[in-house]
Amino acid sequence: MSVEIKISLNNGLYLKEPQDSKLGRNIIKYSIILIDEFGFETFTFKKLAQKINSTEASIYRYFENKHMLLLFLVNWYWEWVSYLISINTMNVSDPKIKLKIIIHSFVSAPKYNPGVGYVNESKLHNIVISEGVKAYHTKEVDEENSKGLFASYKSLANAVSKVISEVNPDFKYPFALATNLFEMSNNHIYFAKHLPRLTDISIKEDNFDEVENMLHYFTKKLLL
Amino acid sequence: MSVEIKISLNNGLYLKEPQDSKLGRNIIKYSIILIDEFGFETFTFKKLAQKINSTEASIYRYFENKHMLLLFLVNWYWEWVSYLISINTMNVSDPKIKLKIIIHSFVSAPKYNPGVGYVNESKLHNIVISEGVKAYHTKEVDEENSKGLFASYKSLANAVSKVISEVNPDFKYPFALATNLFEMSNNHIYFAKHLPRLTDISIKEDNFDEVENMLHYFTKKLLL
DNA sequence: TTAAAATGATAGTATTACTATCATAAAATA
DNA sequence: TATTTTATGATAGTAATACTATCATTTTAA
Repeated sequence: MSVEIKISLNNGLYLKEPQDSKLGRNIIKYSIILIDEFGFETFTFKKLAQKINSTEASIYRYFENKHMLLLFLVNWYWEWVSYLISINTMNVSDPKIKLKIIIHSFVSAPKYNPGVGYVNESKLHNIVISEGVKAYHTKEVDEENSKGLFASYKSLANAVSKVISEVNPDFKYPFALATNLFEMSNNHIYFAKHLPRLTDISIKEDNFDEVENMLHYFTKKLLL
Repeated sequence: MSVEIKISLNNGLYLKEPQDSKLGRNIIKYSIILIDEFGFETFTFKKLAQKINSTEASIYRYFENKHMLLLFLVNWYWEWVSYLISINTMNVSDPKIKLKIIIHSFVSAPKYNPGVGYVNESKLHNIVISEGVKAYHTKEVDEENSKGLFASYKSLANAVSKVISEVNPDFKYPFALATNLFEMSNNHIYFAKHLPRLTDISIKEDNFDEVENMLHYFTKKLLL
């Protein structure tokens, strides 16, 4: 018996809930695989349709366009990290340990597979690292924001900021630090892989320990 | 008598140096205006050609595609910030003051117009904030990096990291902090404008003082 | 003054990002 | 089980995008 986790997301992200049908789950599964392999720019609904033996028209019944699909995937990731944090900090009272768990979740979320068969968490993590920022760097950001399409990121930032304030109630920028920890963990994994002169850390064989250590070092200095 | 500054960039960024001809400078000038106004995704060479009474074909003689044009603009910005930092820290010996000047340059670079008529620095700053990350989040990043197309960012990061190490030689991540200060200043201006729940600061009438104060607060805690 | 280089004008192609319509298959319900 | 609703597939079509090619004209340099 397996417990199926279904992450529920703002319904403005899709036209039809993709997690409720085989085709929808295939769209999620293979879009992750294709975007990870070829990048978001060269990814098209036509290629995805071919991959899953469906048609463009069918995919358009689920997502308005590929940007919305990316936003869906990124939101899924944000929700999933939030979920991991909440279950892993549930019985922890020391906020410093909570923050350690949070940082570990930012960096190593893909290791904890919640058993959602149609999501390859490791590839999704790669997408968030490589393409994630494109989800909110658009001219439609204000309109989409007003529809709640970034609620998952905000609620994640909010949860983390609370822990930061628990560690040090006098720290003046808990939200900024929360988002910065998330962005830094993604950015510096990317830099280490592609633009190593922009960072101090290195990554060998998908071992992200150095990123984690760096974030601990930063938070310790900032919050003590 | 005006001193014309020409910022020289890696020649892999363009097919023909745009700063050396009227048409080239028009391409730079009006691409900045159009990308700022409509965003990078909806920006096309056709629209730009119409705007400057030229043709798509002519623009393609200068830039391989719109991605290269964006990369050119972002490199121009990186070089310009480096230039501002170098002249403004020239006679400063205290590294702490140097770092203050650096942070001020990251946040308020558009205020110091070096007199390049075809570049609206304020709009270019907006582009770097809103679209800049797209310049290096592509599948071609490794290939482009090997051609030196990110050299300006690396050299900026390198210069800043040196000052960081001067302030505190024991700080373990000078490069990461250097890039993070730059990314944070752009990110949090963007957040304050579009996703305010992701940050603590606010911006009224293009006054970026709060961003600057935040970065000072962070660096002080990190480097003391 | 002539040759070379830059730009303009025009046309054309493959791909992208959709939308529309109708047929068929699968699922829900009576 | 029959029927009706819903989901998907098949196909076609359109406007825009991202180019490339060719030739004419203008501008600049030798």
